[in-house]
Amino acid sequence: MTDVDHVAVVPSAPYQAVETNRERVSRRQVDKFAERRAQLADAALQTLAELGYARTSLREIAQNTEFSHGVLHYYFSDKEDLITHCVRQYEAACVTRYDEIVASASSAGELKREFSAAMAQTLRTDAPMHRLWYDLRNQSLFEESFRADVLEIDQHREEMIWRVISRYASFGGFSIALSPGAAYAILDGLFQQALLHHLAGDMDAAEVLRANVVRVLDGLEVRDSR
Amino acid sequence: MTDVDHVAVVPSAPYQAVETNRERVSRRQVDKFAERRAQLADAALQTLAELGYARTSLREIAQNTEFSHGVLHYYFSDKEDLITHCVRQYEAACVTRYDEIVASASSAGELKREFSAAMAQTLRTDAPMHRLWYDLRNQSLFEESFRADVLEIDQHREEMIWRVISRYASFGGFSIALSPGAAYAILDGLFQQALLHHLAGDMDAAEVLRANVVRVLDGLEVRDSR
DNA sequence: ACGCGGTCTTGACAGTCGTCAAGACTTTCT
DNA sequence: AGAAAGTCTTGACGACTGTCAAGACCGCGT
Repeated sequence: MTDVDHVAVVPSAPYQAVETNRERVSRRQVDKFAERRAQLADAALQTLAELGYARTSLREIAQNTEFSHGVLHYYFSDKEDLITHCVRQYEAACVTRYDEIVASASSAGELKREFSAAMAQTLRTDAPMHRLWYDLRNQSLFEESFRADVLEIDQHREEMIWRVISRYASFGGFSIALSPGAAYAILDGLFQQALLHHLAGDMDAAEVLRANVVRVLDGLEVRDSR
Repeated sequence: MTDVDHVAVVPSAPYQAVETNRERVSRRQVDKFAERRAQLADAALQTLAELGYARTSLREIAQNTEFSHGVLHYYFSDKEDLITHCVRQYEAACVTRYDEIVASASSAGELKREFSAAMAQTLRTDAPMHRLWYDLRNQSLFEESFRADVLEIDQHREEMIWRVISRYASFGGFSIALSPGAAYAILDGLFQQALLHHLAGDMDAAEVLRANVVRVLDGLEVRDSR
């Protein structure tokens, strides 16, 4: 799969996949190729997180690297190809964020405390990257190109949240009245609002977020006593 | 105030506010001016809702009118000025959307039913305009220019939601455990998720949204029985 | 009927964008 | 060492953007 991408991107090296002699060599080259791709995609991610989708140009991205702007078309066929790659790279760093908390917590109260604190901490330290995520998700409301990737990442985020919530419920010995989708949408709404206020200079936004998450989790807990 | 704007925008007509003789005349002209401004801003809103902020140009907006692209700089000093005016115009149509339901409902159950149904209906009929709202709100995460207006509109939306929620609580005879901000963020998160799925072709998105809103309102109701 | 001021069109400007071809440089293989 | 393949730079292209000046058009008041 990586071979196919490589060949498709570099028409000056149209070697066939049937080559068995220099297999080791091309493998190494593919690794180098993929490595630089990731490096450039990372620089693109930083630029996008700083300027937003609407204002990020390929030249601007290249200025955040040690290379010139032309190199981007050597490693990516297209601007859309680059951004798609960025989105996928973002997912990897994002979608297992709270899993260690789930693994290490030993009670409902501890999970609630640590999860809400972790969300607040994420807001404080990763606000630019998350505003980019919301920006790209919004782009997918207008153009179809990113939509499949966005939906897939959103699904993974939902599952991540559900791992937290269902673990929390099993600790507390109750079931959840909300669907995984609804639980994710609620927490995501809280985070997005906190992000807006945080970036607008509200210093209390993270703490308010933490308190709201705790209150929502408390609300889930009560639901089962009907 | 409108006079000041008019003069600021049209340097070829720098008449003073001290004019008392043709007061009636200039008043009429100001009305015409404001009327056309609103008409152009409306066309801009339609274009923005269709293409999104990143892809909307002044020439594209003008093509949705009977005029040429130059007229936009006659009525608006600047692209930012135009979009700011669009945002304000959007607010007027949006921020009192559910107030008549609040006024006409006569029980908690009726309010819950009608409000959730109205949100689902909004999703079905006004999806493009709402994706624009989310787009512009996201832009304000990157550039400061719209931020004040966005925060103001968000505040008004929060108050609108709170009018629904507090009315619902007073009908049911209980208090609400969530702050107005949290309640708004939760419902907004649900709507945004539904919007994404709706625009991605999920025909059930509106119905799922309705059910989720009902479930959230039910959750609020239970909270007070602790 | 004439002139004037508000309204609108036209065409151009400087800048930026994504894209790509041509070639220079670097690394690797024989 | 020489050749070949991979990597990167440079500079240009056409298209598109926001902006604005010059002037045409039109309706109104006198």
